[in-house]
Amino acid sequence: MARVKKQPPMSKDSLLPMLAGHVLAHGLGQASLRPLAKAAGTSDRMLLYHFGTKEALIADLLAFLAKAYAGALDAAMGSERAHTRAEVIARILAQGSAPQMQPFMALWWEIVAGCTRGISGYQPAAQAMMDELLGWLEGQMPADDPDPAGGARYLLTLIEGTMMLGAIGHGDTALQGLLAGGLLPA
Amino acid sequence: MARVKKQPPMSKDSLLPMLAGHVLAHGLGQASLRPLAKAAGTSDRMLLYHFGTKEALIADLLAFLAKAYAGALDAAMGSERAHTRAEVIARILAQGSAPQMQPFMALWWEIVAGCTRGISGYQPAAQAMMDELLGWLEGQMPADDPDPAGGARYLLTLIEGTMMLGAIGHGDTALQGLLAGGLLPA
DNA sequence: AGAATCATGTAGCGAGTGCTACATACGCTT
DNA sequence: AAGCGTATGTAGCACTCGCTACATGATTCT
Repeated sequence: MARVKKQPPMSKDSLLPMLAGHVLAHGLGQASLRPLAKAAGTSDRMLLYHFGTKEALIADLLAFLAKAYAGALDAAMGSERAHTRAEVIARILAQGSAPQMQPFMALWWEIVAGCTRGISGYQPAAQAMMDELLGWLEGQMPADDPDPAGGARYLLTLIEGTMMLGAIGHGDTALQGLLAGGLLPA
Repeated sequence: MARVKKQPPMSKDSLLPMLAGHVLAHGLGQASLRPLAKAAGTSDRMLLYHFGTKEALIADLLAFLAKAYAGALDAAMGSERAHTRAEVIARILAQGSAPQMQPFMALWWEIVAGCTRGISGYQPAAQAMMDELLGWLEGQMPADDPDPAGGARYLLTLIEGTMMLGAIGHGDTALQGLLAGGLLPA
């Protein structure tokens, strides 16, 4: 008779990638146990068995996503430095508006919203992602930049403002602002 | 005998302020009909009677909040112009981080997140609020500014980036960036 | 072999969700 | 007075939510 296929026991580590995929596709707010379980090929019962609580699951998931984001940044990171601050901005905006980053951006704003509501686990994840991005930015600053650390923070602020304005359909406004600030080629 | 107090019939206009109060206090994501109704002194039944659908209620509510935000801006708007761009930023950051604006900021990021998820009614409200803020900024630009329109957009981008970084607990990073950009007094 | 632990399935609970059906007051027009 | 449209109360439906109780294979330890 046909033996039942013996699958290796699932674990947090094996579940998190699939959970992350579902959350990236469908959003954090609508993530409830049963759909998450279905996406991971299990039951809500098992998710709670492994993570203990939905809250803990989300916290673990956000931490995982932060690491995944860091990995994505590493992969997209060009090794050679830019020559001007405008070039740095152009690179990161191009990367941030790439189609494959879109789900990540959609998730990002939900994380920010969660931070302001004080939901546990959101702020550490958000800070980790921002630290990663800031680190990348510092590495990308032109070699002759007079103030790489401060400049990276300045650019980060502009970039995040641009992203937000883009998210609400005010992208043009941000680009005009960058232009007026001398950070885009006319 | 005691006559029953005859209250005037409720309407969208009389309900929206109370609904807005509840949403500002408790967030948009957790806003379900029964708590909303309780906050407005009615029943879920009546909310649906007046708004037709929860989705329509939220859309109306966001439009109302956009108008309320415009009113708050008008009220907080100093009539005299600033003298430098740094002064403009300082003013708006001071106003944006005031305690009474905090619930509004928390709501704001939920709205942004809703925009990226394409939920109907969010984007128009967000754009209306941003238009309002941009208009205020333009009016605040120094009289001798070489490019008030572009400058206002530049400052808006920086301000929103600063707000976002502040929301996730990276406020210092943004301030260092503004400093490096010459937009804060050293 | 027997016992204990791990991993998983089935079933359900109590609460909350948006929404609806039905009944019924009230005020207005005729 | 009769009828009618507006406004409101009560009750409920079908569903989803996070979570739990209970049972049972599978694995590992003694």
